[in-house]
Amino acid sequence: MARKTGSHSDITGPRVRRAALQLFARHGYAAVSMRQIAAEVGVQAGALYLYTPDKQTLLFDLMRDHLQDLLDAYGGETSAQTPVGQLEAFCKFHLRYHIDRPDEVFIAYMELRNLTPENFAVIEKLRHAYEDQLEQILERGHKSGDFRVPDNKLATMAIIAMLTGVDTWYQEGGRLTRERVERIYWNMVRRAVGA
Amino acid sequence: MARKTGSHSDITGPRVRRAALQLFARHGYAAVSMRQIAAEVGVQAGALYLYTPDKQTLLFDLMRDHLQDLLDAYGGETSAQTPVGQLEAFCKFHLRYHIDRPDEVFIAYMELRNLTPENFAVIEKLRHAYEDQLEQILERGHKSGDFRVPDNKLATMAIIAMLTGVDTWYQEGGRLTRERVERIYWNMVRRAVGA
DNA sequence: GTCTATACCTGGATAGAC
DNA sequence: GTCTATCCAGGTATAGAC
Repeated sequence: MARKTGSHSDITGPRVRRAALQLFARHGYAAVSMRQIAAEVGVQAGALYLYTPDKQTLLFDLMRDHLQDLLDAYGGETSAQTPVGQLEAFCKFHLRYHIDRPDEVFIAYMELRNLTPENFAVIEKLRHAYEDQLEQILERGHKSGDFRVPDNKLATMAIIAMLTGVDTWYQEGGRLTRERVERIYWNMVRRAVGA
Repeated sequence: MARKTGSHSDITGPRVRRAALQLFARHGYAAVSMRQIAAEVGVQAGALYLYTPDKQTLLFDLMRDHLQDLLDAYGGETSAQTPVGQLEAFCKFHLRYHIDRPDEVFIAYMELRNLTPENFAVIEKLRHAYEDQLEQILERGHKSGDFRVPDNKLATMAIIAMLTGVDTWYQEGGRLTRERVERIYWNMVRRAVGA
């Protein structure tokens, strides 16, 4: 992407998205004004429209990029052979990824209702693709006899909800280390599926 | 429905709260206008201020009433003697209660950031009081040797997140009956805590 | 108790100077 | 690329007629 000399767009663009991310996560999309975002970046409101056509697209891009990154990151990690190993890898990956990106996770879940129908459809497809990864692990474990779960779809939703909930309470440097958190959650999941 | 003249304050008040509940749940507090609420009720915007001093109080009352009802309803149900029985009762109560009130649950979780600091403190106290009920069950089961959980606080958050997640997917008349949903979740929780 | 009307503010977005 | 100025739609809340 060639730009004119003196252009700051390669710096300001990411800064706009970062400010929007933090403000949306803290106060909610509908409660945040373009003026607030501009103030956070240190530019005037009008300048934001050099980097996004409108506020809705700003939200959509944040959510889409987050979910795409999530899928890409998980895709690059699959190596375990057994269903139990794959489930353990999924759980620990999910926890790590979500602990590291609380703002992105929060927005991707909370702001679904503020998307236009077309944008919503795109995001839901990405979210579903990620959930399918877990469901397929559970199905493989079911067939192999490693897991004892009466309903794979319900278990998928239950496990993801349980793991994602880590963002509601975990604090870096708190009572529990990340490794301990990962191990405790994994043990609960492992037993929950009867492995 | 033809609206007659005369006093309706005893019926309009609840209708205002109900409309606000549904609209807040669907679109979010910040995205809903007093004019929309009024239109849903069938009155003019100005008339809303006969039933609430302002929009913030409307939100706060919805959240406080929901959490207070939750605590009261659970308090009236405790009868099981053993930790396992108490945990089963808690899980099934929680699922039933949350399946029946998806809008209230959604708001009580999603709109925390739109409360004033004073109101937030009140709501957080109520929420914490409910979480403590589960934590105490886990502690009793830990002492009695019925449960094998390495961290009661983490397990409390994990179980509540897992169960509350039912609202993100469950549909009345869908593939699974309520009884089946309750049983499957309960089995996952029971195994997760090593009972 | 509810209406109409309105005060007053802030929102998203654009135009044009520099 | 950013700023200032501005348009106009829509927000919360209030006043006063009925």
